[in-house]
Amino acid sequence: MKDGPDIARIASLIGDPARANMLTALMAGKALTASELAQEAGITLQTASSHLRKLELGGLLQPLRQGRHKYFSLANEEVAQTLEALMGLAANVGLLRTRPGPKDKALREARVCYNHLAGNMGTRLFDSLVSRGFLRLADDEISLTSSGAIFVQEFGIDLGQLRAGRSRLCRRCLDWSERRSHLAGSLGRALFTRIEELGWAARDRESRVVTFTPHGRAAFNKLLGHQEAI
Amino acid sequence: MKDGPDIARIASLIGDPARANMLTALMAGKALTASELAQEAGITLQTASSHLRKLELGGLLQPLRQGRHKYFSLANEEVAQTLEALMGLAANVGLLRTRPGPKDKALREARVCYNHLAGNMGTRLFDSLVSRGFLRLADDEISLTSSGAIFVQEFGIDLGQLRAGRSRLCRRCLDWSERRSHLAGSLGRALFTRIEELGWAARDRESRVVTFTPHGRAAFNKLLGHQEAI
DNA sequence: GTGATGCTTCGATTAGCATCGAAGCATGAA
DNA sequence: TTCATGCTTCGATGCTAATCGAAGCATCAC
Repeated sequence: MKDGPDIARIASLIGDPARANMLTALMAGKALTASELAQEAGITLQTASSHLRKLELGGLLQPLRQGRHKYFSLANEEVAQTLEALMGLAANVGLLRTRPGPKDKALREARVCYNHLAGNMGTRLFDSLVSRGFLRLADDEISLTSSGAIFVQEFGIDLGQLRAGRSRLCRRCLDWSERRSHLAGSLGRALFTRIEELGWAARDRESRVVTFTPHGRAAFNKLLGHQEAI
Repeated sequence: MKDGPDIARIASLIGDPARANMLTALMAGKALTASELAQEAGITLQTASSHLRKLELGGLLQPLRQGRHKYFSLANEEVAQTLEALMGLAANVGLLRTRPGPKDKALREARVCYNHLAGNMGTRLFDSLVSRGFLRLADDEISLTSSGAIFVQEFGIDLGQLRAGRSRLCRRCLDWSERRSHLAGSLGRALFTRIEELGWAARDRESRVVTFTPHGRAAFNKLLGHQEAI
């Protein structure tokens, strides 16, 4: 009864609506200031400050002071993955906060998840990389094969720089809407950044929705090696 | 801000200490009655009843009436996996409920996780099955290869019966102490049941700890194809 | 039937915590 | 320096929810 980690503490941290809203907002991957998070959660700055303090002490957020601003982001990918798992459960029970509307459909199609691509487009990307032998799966470790390295560099990604960073290159992240994996890790982030650079897709300003241009969608499909019928 | 699933509702369900204790107790995989869960959580039966109602409505528990008893178990494996993810986060931040003692060490070595084997022994089993080509990993789908099927049946498992059941044969489950996958799904449960049948290991009565006999440990290692030095 | 056991419902109490106004304290701009 | 902006701390308020006693309602044993 009293062995094992104390899940109640962190679950109750996530369990407050205001804090949950902040965390959800941070799932987009951008660091946000205390004021922005307060607005996101619909509370005053004082209240937000108190919440942020708790989240920080609980190890869920990583703060960064810059002048008189204080930026917050999720502490690490494990936090993001746990939040996705909770979203999966919530979606399962039908606890969607809004009626499934156009926004919801767009979210399921493509969204940003801690700076990498999620939703249908995300899992399709992952599947394609695996089936073409660019990613190898062994236990939880995902690794980039040599042919995968070539593919990625031809797509315009500086692999050396990624490998020099201290965060893991490849990770899997369970997608709550698709219920399968998509690619996370620094490579996942780099791929999505490159897709943005190429102008194939753009993030919505106020949500996690990612919108592909018609051309971008076609190019993306071609990249995956699919015959395309728009 | 208000798109996506409502994680606050379920997180707050898990976030109450009494409910978290009940859920943790149910991670052992056995169905428990309301009274047993009340005792597990250290609260009266009335209070427990109210909590259990909420967990049931929230889709986290699956009730089963039997006469004047009401048995509860976790609703599905997704719930168990989310709880493991939360345990991982909690352990990360150092939120262990007790000082790491002998019990904790035993938990990390081998424990039961929703009726399958977890901890160091669990991940070693998984690794061995994968590296010997008995399990194939493709995206999130894990499948048993034909050589794997032979291996499993030689171990004394009725594969036909498992396949007839409606729950998935193979699943991965992220281990909070090892931070890697072990095998879940009906096959994972069957393997552990068989290990119990053979007398290789036994569950602790009051915790999730699994204790291997010296002979059982040796046999287990031999099963994994390891040279054994006790 | 009677009594015992297991669970649920009701009602009252209590404690914890989210909330915000007001004041304090930095940082940056003029 | 003076003022504005962004965040934190303090204190008071109010609401929510956990808790348990007591009563109610099934089920089982006899």
